[in-house]
Amino acid sequence: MPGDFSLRAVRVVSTPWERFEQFLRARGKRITQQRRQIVEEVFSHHDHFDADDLMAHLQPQLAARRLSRPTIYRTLVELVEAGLLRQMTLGGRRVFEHEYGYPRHDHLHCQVCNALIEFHSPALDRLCGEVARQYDFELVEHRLFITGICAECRRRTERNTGKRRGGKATS
Amino acid sequence: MPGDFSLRAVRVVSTPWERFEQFLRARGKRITQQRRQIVEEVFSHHDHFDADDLMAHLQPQLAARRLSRPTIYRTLVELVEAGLLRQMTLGGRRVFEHEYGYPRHDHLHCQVCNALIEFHSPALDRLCGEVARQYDFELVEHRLFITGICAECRRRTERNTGKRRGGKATS
DNA sequence: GTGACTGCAAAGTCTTTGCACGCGG
DNA sequence: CCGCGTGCAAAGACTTTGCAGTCAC
Repeated sequence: MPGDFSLRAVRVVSTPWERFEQFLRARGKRITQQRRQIVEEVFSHHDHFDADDLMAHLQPQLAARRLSRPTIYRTLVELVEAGLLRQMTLGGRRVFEHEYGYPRHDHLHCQVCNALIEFHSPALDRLCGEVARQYDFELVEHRLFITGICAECRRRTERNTGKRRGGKATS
Repeated sequence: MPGDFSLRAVRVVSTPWERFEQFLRARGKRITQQRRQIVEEVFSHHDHFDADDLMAHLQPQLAARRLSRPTIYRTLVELVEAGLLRQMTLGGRRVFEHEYGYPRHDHLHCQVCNALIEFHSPALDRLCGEVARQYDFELVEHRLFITGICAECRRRTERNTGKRRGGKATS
């Protein structure tokens, strides 16, 4: 269901991997199998993830020693530098999300199920611009997190409190 | 001169330590010298800090073994639970700020000098409420970080780069 | 007195680094 | 072939935990 809340992808001319190749070449870095595997995995689906999630998905390659933890960390740093990924911290965890091919957005964060719902607000952009101007501040970017409880979790909670724990209403 | 940007303190009936004492008693916890020392230090000035900053300030007590690292970490957790401190992550660092005795606010974060400038925007509060309503989301709190370059750092940069875009340095 | 709290040391967790080999260009 | 990139192991930064003595109540 989380997919339901995702914003529409933006039209881009190159695939993430092509874009990363450009970045690597421009920096005199090399095109390697490891970097390719990581990028393909990262952009195979739109989701927020941390280094551990990624390693779980790349388990076969890790087991086969075609890839290693340090390489994954090193490549994540490069992907952020290349502007393909965006980094944030959520509840102490370092979390990544797609930046390339996706519109700028902010997040609603459900503190119960930990879901991240993306939204975009032009009014917020304007507001940030005004605040920056007011403080003579050169705005580079903004990040807004609205923390709370999503509709689904609230319904689940209401059911449970309504019935005063009348059984384990598992989902 | 970060103090110039601080918001005015809010009138409160109890001191932070009194408030913490209430919290401890309510939880059947004990009033100890260590907890008191930490709270007094934390609220002796309004600033954003991390565990290391705090330990630096409490160095004498640490050296005298009247206090230890684990106790500081444990107490910080309690201060957050008690609602006296608020926790956030800034550039991978876990940072704390006063919540008790201070108005709700958001932050401008200078990526050059790392300063945090506090501001409050009723319009932002309204906007968050609207977004939450739109997504059928129960809002608990919001956090906005505007990242960029503060006026002072911008002036410094302009000077160093040989005053590109002629000195506008107004204030 | 009793049990919560503390200091100490040690273990975690997550991430980065040093190094020698291997592979891309 | 040069040297960047990689896997490995190990070190790092930061934080938490187990335990026995100590202190608040």
